[in-house]
Amino acid sequence: MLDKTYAPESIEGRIYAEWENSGAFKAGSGAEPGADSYCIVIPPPNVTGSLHMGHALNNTLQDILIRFERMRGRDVLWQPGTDHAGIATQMVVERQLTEKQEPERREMGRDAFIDRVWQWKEESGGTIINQLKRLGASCDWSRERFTMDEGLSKAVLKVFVELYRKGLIYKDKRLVNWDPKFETAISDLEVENIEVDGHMWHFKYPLAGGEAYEYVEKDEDGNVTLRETRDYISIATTRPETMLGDGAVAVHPSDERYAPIVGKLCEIPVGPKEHRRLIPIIVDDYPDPEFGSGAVKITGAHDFNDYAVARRNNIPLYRLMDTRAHMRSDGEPYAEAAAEAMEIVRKGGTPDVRRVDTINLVPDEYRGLDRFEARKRVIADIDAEGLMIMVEDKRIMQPFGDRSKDVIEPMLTDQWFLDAETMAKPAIAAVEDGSTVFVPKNWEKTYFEWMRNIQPWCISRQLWWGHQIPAWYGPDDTVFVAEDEEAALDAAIQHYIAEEGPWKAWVEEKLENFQPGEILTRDEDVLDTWFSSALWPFSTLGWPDETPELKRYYKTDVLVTGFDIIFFWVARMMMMGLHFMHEVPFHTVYIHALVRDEKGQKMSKSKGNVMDPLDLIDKFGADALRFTLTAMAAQGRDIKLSEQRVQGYRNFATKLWNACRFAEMNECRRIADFDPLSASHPLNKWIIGEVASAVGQVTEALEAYRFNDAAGAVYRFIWNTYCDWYLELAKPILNGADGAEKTETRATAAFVRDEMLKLMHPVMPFISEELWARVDEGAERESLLMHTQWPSGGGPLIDRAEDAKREIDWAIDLISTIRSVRTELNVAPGAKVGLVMVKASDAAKGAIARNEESILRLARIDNLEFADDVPSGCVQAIVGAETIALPLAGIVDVAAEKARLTKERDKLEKEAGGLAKKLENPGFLANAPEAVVEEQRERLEETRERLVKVGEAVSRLDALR
RNA sequence: GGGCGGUUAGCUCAGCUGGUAGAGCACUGUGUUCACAUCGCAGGGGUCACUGGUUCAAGUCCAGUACCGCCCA
Repeated sequence: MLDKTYAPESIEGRIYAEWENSGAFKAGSGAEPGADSYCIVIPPPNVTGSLHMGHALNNTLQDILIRFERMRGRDVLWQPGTDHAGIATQMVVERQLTEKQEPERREMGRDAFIDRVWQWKEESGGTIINQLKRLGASCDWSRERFTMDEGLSKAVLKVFVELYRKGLIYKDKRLVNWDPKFETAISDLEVENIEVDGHMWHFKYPLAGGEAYEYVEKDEDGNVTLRETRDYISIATTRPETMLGDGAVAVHPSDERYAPIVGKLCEIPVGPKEHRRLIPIIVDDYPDPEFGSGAVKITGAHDFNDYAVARRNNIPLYRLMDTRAHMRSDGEPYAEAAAEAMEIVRKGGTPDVRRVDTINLVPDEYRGLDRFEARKRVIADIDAEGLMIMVEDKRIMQPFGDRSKDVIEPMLTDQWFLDAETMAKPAIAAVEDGSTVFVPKNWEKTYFEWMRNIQPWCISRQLWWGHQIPAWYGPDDTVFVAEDEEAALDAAIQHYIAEEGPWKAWVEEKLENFQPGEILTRDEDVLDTWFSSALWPFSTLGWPDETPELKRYYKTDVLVTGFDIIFFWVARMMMMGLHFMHEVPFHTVYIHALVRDEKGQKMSKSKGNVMDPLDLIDKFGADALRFTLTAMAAQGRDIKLSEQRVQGYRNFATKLWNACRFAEMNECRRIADFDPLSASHPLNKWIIGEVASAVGQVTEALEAYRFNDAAGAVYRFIWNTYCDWYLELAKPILNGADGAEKTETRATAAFVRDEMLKLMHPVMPFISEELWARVDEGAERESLLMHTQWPSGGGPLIDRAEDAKREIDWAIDLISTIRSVRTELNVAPGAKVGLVMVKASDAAKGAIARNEESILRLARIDNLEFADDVPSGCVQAIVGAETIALPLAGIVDVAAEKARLTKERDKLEKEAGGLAKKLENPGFLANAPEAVVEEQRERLEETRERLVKVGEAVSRLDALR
């Protein structure tokens, strides 16, 4: 016997263990012979991570699809795993070392440090996996993968080497986002641009040699508003410390104010007076004449916009900072560096990038300073010289590292890049031609937008934790890319020895008494974590080996993810999948909402508004959390989650539990070969038709990824149909004498209950599995619910129930109407009253005859009569086309009844008026489909009939007085 | 500045291909007759942001306005 309330905490762990131990999650488990495959690869969570609400939603939806398709007999694989999260993991372990006051990473050395990371991974890396299990995720854990696994690492090597050979990976010196805290490059996507309070400083850049010009400003109509003689150009900047690296000042070609001085030189107003650098004033389309002074300083090595301008105009790129974003202290003294820079300006042409990078233009007194300290000093020095025009307070967008929270510095460094533009082309085409579709479709725009403007992807990271780049450098820095050192060395030998060259002898000598590592040194950098994640849909299936799984499950079916990750996963998986597998990695990308707090704020630790899914699971059960997320997962909207909502669905679980308990108490046991088509009692025919139609709704909704509709259909059926009406209407039969009717009703109740549990299972797996096992005491189930065949529903059951539906719907209407009247007229809840059916139709008579006991019970009627007229002293109501009368004389408050009827009459009149008006409209009659016109006619007729009856009731009431 | 989305009951949200509005929670009244008070029954509550257009008919399509949010510069 089931307990009175459902206690999720007491069953979830046990049920999950049963599933797992029985191998129920394994690939292909429960599949029908010859079934098509269905595969989802989990978007790999960070190994350092713990389950947040976004994961809970993401994995609930995946689990629903997986369980649904598994029940439909498909050969299902949900491929789980984690990624190694380069920066995040390295950060965690480094912090640990500091806390334990152990030697830091560099002291410890690379190999020892990596050992420590692995140690950490073994100990704590399983956190999120265990949390996914608590959520109920039915992944094939026996196939769990990690991006640093041997197999996946092999895939990474192969991909890198192959793309390098095709020229799709290359090394270059380019401007990248530099994280000064972690001292590594990061990708655009790891940068958060945040608006902060800042300042805009306006400085004078004096013209070379004290030259002056007429500076004229005009208003929109061309009237002169300002005219003065200037010997400077006004430059505004939010980052004065970067002035030291300016290579030019740019103005828009159409800007008449500066036309007189274009081509001349101006002076950077900072640094020792005697070595002031002069830079050219150039024209470029980039400066916005409306913004600031209209003139922009160009610091190509520290700003992305400037970088583009500098490249277009051959402006040298002067790097000012070191890896920690301190002002450089290397190279020649400032006087010599400045002179060299001047020489470049004087000579013109394209300066050598590498040569320029060695020039340190930081004045001696600023060298080694932190960049923000340097800024203060620069401002103070310029101000002291009287060259500061003004400083304004301004909100500025500042880039921050999403992990380090440090201000990101655009920095000119040597990095490895992937030619994303080329790789993106097939990936764009695949979405254009529908090989992969987005659901909802509008996300395709975001995808296209990003893919069509894609930048080279910087794939190298200056970290230790990750896949070390398979590139080795020879004595002259020639690079050899190969899958291992041996192959690289072969290539190097070919290169240095097979052909005459300056290093031939040196290499030959080294080879004589060969010491590993003496000829080649390996690139120290590792690859971006996303590089390996991009291979996930095929590397987890065994690639580059030709495994059966790879053949069977690639391409996978659907990727489920949040929109914020379209760039990270979707785009990159598409590029790599198409390139190496020649087929898209998935045919559908389902983009779900972001989970926010109840006020609509993005959840974040700093705001303190984080809701922990595990807390909610502890409190209400995993099923309740899952149902909540599912019910709210409408396409195209964010989820604002409130705890009350979860509580509501916990109550729903209890409701289901108790319905099953009731069925159990009434010995509703399933009958082995019960044929739903054989049911004969209208109530049973009706509920069988209803559940069949619920099956249809849920199936259709899940097929269309309309998760909220599926949840809604399940909810409505279980609560509002099965519990509220079927069980209530069935009670007299179940409590009545034994017989064919009772037997059939018991069997039907059990049958429908089982169908419900199946429908419920993808969304609420724990409670449904538990009930499935326990509800039919003594009768062993053939299989776990999760492996039970999804119900087929189907038309015949619905068609067959047509008459029964009409009848039961009417009976429900009758009961509801009587209940309403009773309440409105303040009839005591416990009191029983009489019911008179006036001029009852045969259908009504039959309906009552077949459901009499139920109707009397639920409407609290003690005496039923049939009559040709409304007896005096009766309150009258209309149910469908039938008139009913309740002999309430003496009980009834006449005024209240009058009010009730008047209200109803007003409502009906309004409705009839609207319908009549519509039907009088010739346009409507001419243009509307016939079925619609007919429907409106019928409605009008019905409404008028009811109106007549209500009118009669009112006059009867008046006569009563 | 570019792109996307939102504005429907007190709150959180549904409403697919146009036919005069729904759910959950909250609220009001009421009820413990043997599944369930994590419950039952009944009820109140919305000029579907605004303006214009298309249409016989618009919450639903189109354009514009206002406000809000997100992404990218």
